[in-house]
Amino acid sequence: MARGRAHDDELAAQLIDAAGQLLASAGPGGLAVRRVAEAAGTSTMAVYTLFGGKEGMLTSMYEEGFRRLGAALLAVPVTDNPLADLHQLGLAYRQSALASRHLYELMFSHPVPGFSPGPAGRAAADAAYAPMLACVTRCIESGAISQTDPARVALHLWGLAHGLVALELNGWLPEDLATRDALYRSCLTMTGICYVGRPDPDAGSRPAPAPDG
Amino acid sequence: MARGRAHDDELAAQLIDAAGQLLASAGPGGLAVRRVAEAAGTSTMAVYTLFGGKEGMLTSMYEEGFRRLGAALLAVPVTDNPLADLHQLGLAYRQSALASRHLYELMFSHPVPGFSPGPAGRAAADAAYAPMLACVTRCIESGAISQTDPARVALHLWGLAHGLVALELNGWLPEDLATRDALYRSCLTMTGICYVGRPDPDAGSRPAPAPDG
DNA sequence: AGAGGGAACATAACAACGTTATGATAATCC
DNA sequence: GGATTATCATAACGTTGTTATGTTCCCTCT
Repeated sequence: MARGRAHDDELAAQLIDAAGQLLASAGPGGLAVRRVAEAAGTSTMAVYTLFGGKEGMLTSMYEEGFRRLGAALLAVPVTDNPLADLHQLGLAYRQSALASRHLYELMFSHPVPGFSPGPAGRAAADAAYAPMLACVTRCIESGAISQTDPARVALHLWGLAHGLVALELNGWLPEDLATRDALYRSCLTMTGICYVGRPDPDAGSRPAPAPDG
Repeated sequence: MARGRAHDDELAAQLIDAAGQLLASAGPGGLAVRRVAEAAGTSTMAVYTLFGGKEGMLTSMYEEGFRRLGAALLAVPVTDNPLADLHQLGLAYRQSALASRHLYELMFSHPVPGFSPGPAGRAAADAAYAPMLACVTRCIESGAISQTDPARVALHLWGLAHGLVALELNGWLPEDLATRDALYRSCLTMTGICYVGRPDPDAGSRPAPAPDG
């Protein structure tokens, strides 16, 4: 049977690129399918044949966002000081989020009413999250921080980083960038401090951390 | 000059009530002006005369959200153990957010494209935030935690609480509620721990904390 | 090589949205 | 009590995401 014209990957790339620029310039409200198609030099139907609709296009942008975040975290060099590496990961997390803030909001906020990504997005997130988890594990293995469930510590750090970044992106933090910078650093430092040489408060009341689960 | 029919406060209350229910049931995407008006037994124009448009209606809901959050934090009893009070404030924060999650998203996320609240919303937020800041101040004054800028510590806690809550509301945390509960508690505890008897890492490199600024 | 088929894209229309005229109504001031 | 003025119902406008319809191109089979 005839297979017809193949998926135009180049056009797809142009579309999500145009969508990204439009998202950055006009915000989520200005991200209209017509405008995206127009900016890419095609018609709205391309969005539907290539992505299945606006939601599919958003999912692609969502995955692109996690690719960027994952690349930013992966770019943090691994030294023999895992605690310092963890701090750098935290800083890289914020930098990546601020650099493409609209994609970050698309990933962790709900800027578009009907949009919620499927399991594919979750997989992309896990991949981006991996360096964080690995670094915490290295911290524990090297004895830099006390014996605890790495996933819990990583989640603690993630929660703090995401919370501060989300507050910053929504304008809740001081206007001065340097002040926000120092604020973020000190919170990160303090949270790191609370794990060095401290016993796990949950030790004993929690099943043993499953290394492979 | 004749003043015409006065503002119908009861209808306004019915409208934001209906809007709240619709937001909870149909999510931000289903929050249409027509449906809100229909649910309140009026026409779309009431939204425009009473609130000036959808954005004004959202601002009212936004303020309602902060009223609830502020009430939840204010309901936490003040004991002679400010550190425990701080923990309770953290728990109350999450409980309030989970109880009216759509309002919380309206407050701290961007579920509706064009909506961003004005200075009135900021004032409501400050009022809700006050108990948190006061409790941190009590912690410092009583010597429960080391001498630091109260605003910075409060912001640290806020960032953590907001981050974890935001991750939870977006489905990034474990599915089991009890697990999420324990996770949140332990993160809160650890963050509290890192301030007891620790020197401020910024001490000396930062201007003296302005108590009235 | 040339006919057939199927997918990709262009055009145009649809339903629903926020918003804005326009008119009727009811309450207030002189 | 009449004039005025803001409130609300009705209906229309522009824009949104989406879908029907047609055209075009590429791939496959003979």
